[in-house]
Amino acid sequence: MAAKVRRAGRRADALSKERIVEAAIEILDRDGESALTFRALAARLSTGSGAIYWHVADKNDLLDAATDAVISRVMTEDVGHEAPREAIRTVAVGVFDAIDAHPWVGTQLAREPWQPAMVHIFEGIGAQLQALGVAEGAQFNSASALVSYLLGLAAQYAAVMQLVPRETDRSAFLAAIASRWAQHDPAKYPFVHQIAAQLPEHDDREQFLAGIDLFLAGIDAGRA
Amino acid sequence: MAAKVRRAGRRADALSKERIVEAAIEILDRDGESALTFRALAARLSTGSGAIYWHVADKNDLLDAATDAVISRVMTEDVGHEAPREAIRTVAVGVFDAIDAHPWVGTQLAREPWQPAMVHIFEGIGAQLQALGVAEGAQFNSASALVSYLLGLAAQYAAVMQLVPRETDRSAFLAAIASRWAQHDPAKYPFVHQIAAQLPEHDDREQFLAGIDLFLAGIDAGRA
DNA sequence: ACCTGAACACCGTTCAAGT
DNA sequence: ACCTGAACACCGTTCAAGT
Repeated sequence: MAAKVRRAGRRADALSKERIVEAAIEILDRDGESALTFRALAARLSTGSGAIYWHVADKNDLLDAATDAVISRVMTEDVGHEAPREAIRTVAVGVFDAIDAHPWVGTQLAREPWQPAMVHIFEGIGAQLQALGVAEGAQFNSASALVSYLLGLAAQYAAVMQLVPRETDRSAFLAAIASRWAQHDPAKYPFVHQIAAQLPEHDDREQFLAGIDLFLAGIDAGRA
Repeated sequence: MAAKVRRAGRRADALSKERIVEAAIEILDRDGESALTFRALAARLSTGSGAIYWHVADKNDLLDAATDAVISRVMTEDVGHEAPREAIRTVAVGVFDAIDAHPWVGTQLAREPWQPAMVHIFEGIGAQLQALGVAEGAQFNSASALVSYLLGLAAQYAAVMQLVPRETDRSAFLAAIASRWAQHDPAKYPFVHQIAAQLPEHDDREQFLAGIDLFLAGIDAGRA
């Protein structure tokens, strides 16, 4: 844990926070959250496990940096040419797709709301709310609600993805949950019964966008 | 890990899943998520750490059971006499307050969307959406959106609570985040700057309800 | 300044052995 | 049937020692 001074003439394969974060992302993507250990990371970088601590404060710092690397890439997409409503959907879908590609990002975003990646998400959503003409006093609440929704679904989606990575396993897994939910007393849990039937074949992405639209409709209603 | 057969004549202080879960909740509430270890639990119950595995499959099973115990208590509140809109707010606030009292519940709900506690939440929200007259085809999407929002905010709130338990520390903590957010370039992050100012003194519970109302307004708009 | 790798203080989980 | 507690296979993190 020390500030790193950058200088010219370093070896090409020298350790750096960027190289560590990059390696961490590869491990997380290929083998999941539980596979990211300092030992595995050190082995992959052909170094000692203690060396990593020179560039990274601790595991949390590493996960924050990895999450920020993924999210800031998404948030550099230019949405300036789109209408605010479409731009919000684009930003939201961008985050959704990033979590689809990197499930661990969903877990991490929900776990640390104050991390750097959140700044990008808040700015991306908030700027469009301003463009949409939401009253200044309502902007914080609206942005917060949208971001909470985004993260809540992200965390749940990531949790399922983490257990069953492939598309085919996924619907089988959801079918298993559905049949467990369907075992509850239909008299006491009529609604759970009803959605259990729809659970295995529902489209997550479509449902996600439906939620965004519900929000936008609510915001619209507030302005009228 | 075995089915437990209940019989009469057991000693009053005999181990049971209920007693284990109760002790786990007490540890989680008093000392936080990281304090719940099988060793600490065994010490508190004056038993061996291995004994717990006779009643509980693993740590995940224990956390699911603890979460379900807290949530099912909230969900037994009778909202039958309230109008659907008020009933939804009551249910949502009930979950919010439960997480306020037991921050670890927020973390756990977001981490395992298929756990038993979610069945109660879905039923509580869904039943009221039906009463509200939401079209059957839209009920799953609407309930899912509301639950996602609920869990997203819950996870974030729990994350902050977990770090700074007391009310006074909390606003100091938020002020620290706000000042970090305010250090970003105002030209590139105007919205983040704006909400940073509001962050320390905003009321989480009020903001939470504002988000629920946004949803309800969106649902209303969809029915018109 | 940066890297090494053994050592420390933990974990969850298992399992032979007890009652 | 239920409980004990040592043992196993891990963790994140530290730190004296190297270059």
